[in-house]
Amino acid sequence: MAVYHLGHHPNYPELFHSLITEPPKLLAFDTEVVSLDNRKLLGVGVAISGGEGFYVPVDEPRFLSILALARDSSIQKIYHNAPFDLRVLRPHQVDCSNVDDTAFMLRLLGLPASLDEAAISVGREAQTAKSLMESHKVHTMDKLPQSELANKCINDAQVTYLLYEKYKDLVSPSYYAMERRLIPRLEDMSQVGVKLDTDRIEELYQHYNREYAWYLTQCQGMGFNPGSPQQVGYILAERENFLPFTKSKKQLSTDESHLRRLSDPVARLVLLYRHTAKLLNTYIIPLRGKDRAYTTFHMEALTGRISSTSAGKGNPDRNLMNIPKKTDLAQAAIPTIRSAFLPDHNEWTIADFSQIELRILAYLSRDQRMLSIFQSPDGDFHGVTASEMRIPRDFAKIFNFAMIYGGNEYTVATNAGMSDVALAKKYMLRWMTTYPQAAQWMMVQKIEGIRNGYVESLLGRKMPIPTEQGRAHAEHCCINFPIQCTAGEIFKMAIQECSNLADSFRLIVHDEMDLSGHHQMSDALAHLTDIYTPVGVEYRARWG
DNA sequence: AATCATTGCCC
DNA sequence: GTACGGGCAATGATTC
Repeated sequence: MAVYHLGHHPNYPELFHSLITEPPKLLAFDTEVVSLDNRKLLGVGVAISGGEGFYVPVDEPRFLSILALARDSSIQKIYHNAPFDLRVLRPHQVDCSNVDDTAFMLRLLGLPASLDEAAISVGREAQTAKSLMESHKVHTMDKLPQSELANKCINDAQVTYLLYEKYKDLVSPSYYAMERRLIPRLEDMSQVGVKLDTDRIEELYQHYNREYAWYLTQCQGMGFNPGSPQQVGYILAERENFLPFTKSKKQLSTDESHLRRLSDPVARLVLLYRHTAKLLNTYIIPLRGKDRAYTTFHMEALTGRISSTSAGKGNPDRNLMNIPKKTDLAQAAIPTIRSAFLPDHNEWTIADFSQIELRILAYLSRDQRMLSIFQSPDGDFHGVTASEMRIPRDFAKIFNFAMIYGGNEYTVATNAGMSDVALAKKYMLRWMTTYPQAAQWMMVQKIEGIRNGYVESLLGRKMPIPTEQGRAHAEHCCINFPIQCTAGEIFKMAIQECSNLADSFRLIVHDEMDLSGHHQMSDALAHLTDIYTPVGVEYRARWG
């Protein structure tokens, strides 16, 4: 068992000793785990500079000395993708308040954030875990020769150190500071979790399990597995139902929108099965018998939005940003899954930025009519759009969102339940005359975004436009990215604005903050930027 | 065992 | 006949 060294220092035991006894103010860290699915910690690497560093396996006695460095809040610790490493290191109670993240820096400059790609910009090479495992013909990192693992880990930490030196002065200080301060907020929230109503989840389980078993038995009696789209397509075609082929032309489309149109009771049966299977397998069973629900919050999205993941298999974390709002349209008597999420105090404070994306579109495009609607304190944007366009409010809502996402007449027609595609197109043109500056902004976004290869948000985050998925997709990204990113920026500022309530934060869901207990939300949230972003606040005993 | 394909939940 | 942006994850089918 040993401490591994990578560098040119002639007397590395002495260097290690001085690292421990007189630690520098700035260190770069990297962790190694078994695999993405099994995030058992194998060891930690630390770089003192771009050229010197050490790796210590977890079972080496001196691992404690390395931990002491990671725990020391007076040391500035650089990670590449800090939320990942901090999740792995969570059981060791490392400090996450004085943490820098070089992946954040690269992302907000619009540069590739993967370490192997970024390494080139500092004249180094970093091998991906995948390629290293392939070259050694192993499937998990613990099967690598330990010296190989150590070298990779130290090298990654050194590259991280170099990336920090290179990019720290290139990023916008205020923007980067905002993201940096989120690291401990997200880690704290991930760690605390949300209280669950165990009894209610058990009730849900009993109810849906009975339904599920019944639907499954019926399908099996007919000789097919309702969980297999292939078999569902086959049996429905056999019963003389018409279904189109999927994109890949390999099987028939059996998604909800298609099956709903069929009058065949088997189609209905499959939909009922899928609904119960989804609720059970994805939400109810994983939470059954648990006192709390946990997640890991990330900031790796293209647009800088926060996302929620399970962070690998075999840990209790799960995505808490996609918990269903409704359980069953027909049976209102069945409680929702969200209602099993409880505050630790007597009630929830649920704060939600209302229609923030449309407000951002209005601001970015300076559309006069949109702005004037949003200026009035309780202006109903969808309602006004409806009357301006002389269409029902539900239609107006669909059009408004389709414009943000870059929808075309076909998708709009589908969403609105309109059979007349030409009419949908006519309404889209009417939307563009109703909000002419918004329409013009979208056009300019497309042209400039495609020409530059990237678009920018309100606060100046650069987002590369993806090219692999075709021109139409790229154009939609040119419109949607700045809107979605700016919404994320305002939301991240909001978390910061509420730092006095940090201990009460339990969940965040894109434009909603859920706090345990009764809290007054700051009026400043409506004016975090030049965009007026009012917040609706509700107090409830249960979530959802 | 890994990857693709399909489906579906959230904003 | 016609691609609506961003996430995460479960399942089955296919491939290695």
